[in-house]
Amino acid sequence: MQNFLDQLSDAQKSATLSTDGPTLIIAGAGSGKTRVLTYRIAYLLSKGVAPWNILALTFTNKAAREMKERIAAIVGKERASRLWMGTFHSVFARILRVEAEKTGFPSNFTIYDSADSKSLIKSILNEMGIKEKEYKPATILSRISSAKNDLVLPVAYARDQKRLAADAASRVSKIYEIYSRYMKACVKAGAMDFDDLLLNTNLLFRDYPEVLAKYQQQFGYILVDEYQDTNFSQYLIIRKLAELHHNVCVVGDDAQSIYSFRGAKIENILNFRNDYPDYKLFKLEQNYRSTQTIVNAANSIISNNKGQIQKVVFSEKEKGEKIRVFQAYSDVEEGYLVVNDISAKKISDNSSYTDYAILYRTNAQSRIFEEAFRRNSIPYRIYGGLSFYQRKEIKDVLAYMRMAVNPKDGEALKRIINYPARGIGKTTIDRLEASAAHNDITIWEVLTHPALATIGFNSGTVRKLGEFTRMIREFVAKSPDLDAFKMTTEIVARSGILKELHLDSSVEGRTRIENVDELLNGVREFADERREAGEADSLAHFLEEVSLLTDHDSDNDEEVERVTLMTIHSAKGLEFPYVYIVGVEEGTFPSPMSGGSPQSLEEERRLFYVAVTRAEQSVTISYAKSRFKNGEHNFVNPSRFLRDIDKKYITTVDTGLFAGQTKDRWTAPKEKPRFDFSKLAEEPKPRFQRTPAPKPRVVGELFDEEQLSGSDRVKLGTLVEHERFGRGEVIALEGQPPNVKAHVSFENAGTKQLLLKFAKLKILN
DNA sequence: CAAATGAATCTTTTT
DNA sequence: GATTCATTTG
Repeated sequence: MQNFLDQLSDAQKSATLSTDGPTLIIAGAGSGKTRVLTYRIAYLLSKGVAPWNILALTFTNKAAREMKERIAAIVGKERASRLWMGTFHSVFARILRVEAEKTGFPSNFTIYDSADSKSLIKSILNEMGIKEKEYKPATILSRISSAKNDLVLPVAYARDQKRLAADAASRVSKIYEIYSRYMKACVKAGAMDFDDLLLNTNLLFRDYPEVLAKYQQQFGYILVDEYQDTNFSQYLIIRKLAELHHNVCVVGDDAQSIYSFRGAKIENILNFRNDYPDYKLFKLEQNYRSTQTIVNAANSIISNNKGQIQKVVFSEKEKGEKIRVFQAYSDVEEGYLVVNDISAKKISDNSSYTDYAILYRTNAQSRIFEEAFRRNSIPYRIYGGLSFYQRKEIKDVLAYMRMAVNPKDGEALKRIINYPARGIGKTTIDRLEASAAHNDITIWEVLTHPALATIGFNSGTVRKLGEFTRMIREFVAKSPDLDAFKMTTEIVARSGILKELHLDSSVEGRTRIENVDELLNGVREFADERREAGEADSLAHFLEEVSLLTDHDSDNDEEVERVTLMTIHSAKGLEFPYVYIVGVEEGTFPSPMSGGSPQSLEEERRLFYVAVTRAEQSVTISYAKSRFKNGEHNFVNPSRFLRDIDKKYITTVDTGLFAGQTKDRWTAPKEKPRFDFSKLAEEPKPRFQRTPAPKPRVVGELFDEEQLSGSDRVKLGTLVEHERFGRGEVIALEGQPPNVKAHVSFENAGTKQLLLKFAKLKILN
């Protein structure tokens, strides 16, 4: 048990063994920080520290679980399981449930995800008579979130000149009132959103010093991973908890701070020295993950940023191959280039699909790769985007479960009051909501109020509402006694969800049923495990566990070899032998939404740094010259970040399928056209100059999609000319007047065969 | 009241 | 393209 320390380098070892006092570990990418954290905890345990005296906070459930497993391997499962280890949100949700009576929330409070939050904001806007067009729920939510993360409560918000000025500037000056109503509504519904979990923990510690003291004493050792991504709210929780013992160890890398949109303050890590002047600093600078080329290239990228902690990340691995840069003509071609390259490389390097990851800036980019993989019959797995728990059918079932546990949960109620359809329409719901708002109670309280019938619903509606209420009441009554699985089965059957799902025999309907089955299996597993461990197995406990899970946490089918597709954000902390960074274009990466300020540009650059440093052996970067976005094709330029990489580490691969044939047919004007007032009336100059296309020629055939595979497939026409390759491109049909065009999608580049989505065939003009 | 169709709008990243 | 909103129709 002691010799686990032999597996560490000198730098790692000293960081691991220095357990007492404030410790800052600056850990470069791939420097084995998880390893240090793991061994540090194992070492503490081996010194006799009780596991429940150790608080270890991570950013994802997956990171927590993996670390727990590693520790369990060293010190045994039993002791590892008693560690307080998890995400900020899950750990403090747990504490808030225990201390519920002091918080003004029930211990079975619901956790609202951002969809719930947005929906609640919508009803508040409605109530206030504000149009959604003027106040976009997403914007409001992000402002409220930012206030909460800075611990600015509604009252303080109303006095906060900076925030008010910012709101006034974007013409949303009523935000503080929405914020205030939103908080009240959450209390009424017995629900907290993600930020509330942290905010209420802070309030709890502020208002109940004895509670704070209890946890201060308990957590003799505190460890925080990814410290550069903590926000003020999280920072303050840590500072308070660490006040007594001062044994706080934070690990992070300022170069990988990529969550400022979530309120993360890079200053937290930079200011650690001010909070704990007696701190010890350790730097882990050797990268054990990547080749020298990758590390050096990454360094050359990040050196373009100004504010950062000085450190020299280096690698002693082999030099490795250069970063390859692919240029594709279109986004679709990019998909094929990358997918073809992966399948070729898999054979030449005798590697597994699990060794490959495609990383992109936005989730929307995954689609094109998904299609390319499907058509090449290559297994893949997409993380993020619509996670399992965000699918409609799953959210529906979960809403019933939430109602069974906490019927005051207004968002859950609105979701299911008429699903499956039971004749309760919009008008009825609006009236219920109005009555609830008028009497300052929840919809559930309106429904269960004896005077319900007197509001003026007709007898049919009253009966329907009564049936619904009775059903939920039954669930509520049964839920504490039955285990989660029995309860869920009952809900699915009794609510009519099962029946509703089986009505739809389409492919999508089939998947929905499968998804619900999967959920049921999950609940069964949960209940079984809990029962075996002699722990609580009710629905309330299942929800508690599940409401903070993300897609990353449900990868149960590890046995299948798959290529991984995810955003760069979700790739943080992970590593892959072969990494493809795609869509490296202006307008995509850096994201235009980031506003272009120097700070946000630096953050985008750090994101690029994170992407490159995920790779062990090879990095491939690709960009397309045209991309389909927001319903239209656009010509785009390579990202400025490509110029940030020192040229000696990259090599441009001219591997375009149509190299020399279709490339560079569109060129931007050489000079910026000078603004000429005399030409105001004239047509604006085209932004791109077109080189005449080669003469029309047959490049493919069009088939009805349904019959594509059969021998009797119907030929619909011949594709004679394309303006560009890409999905939804506009083509001319042979034998038709030139203004008759059709949408097609690009099927198989190799044989130049094109698939026409017949259903989508539209004659333009 | 519900389903179906059509038009309009919007698009980062996530616990 | 995808989702949401508004209108029409049964």
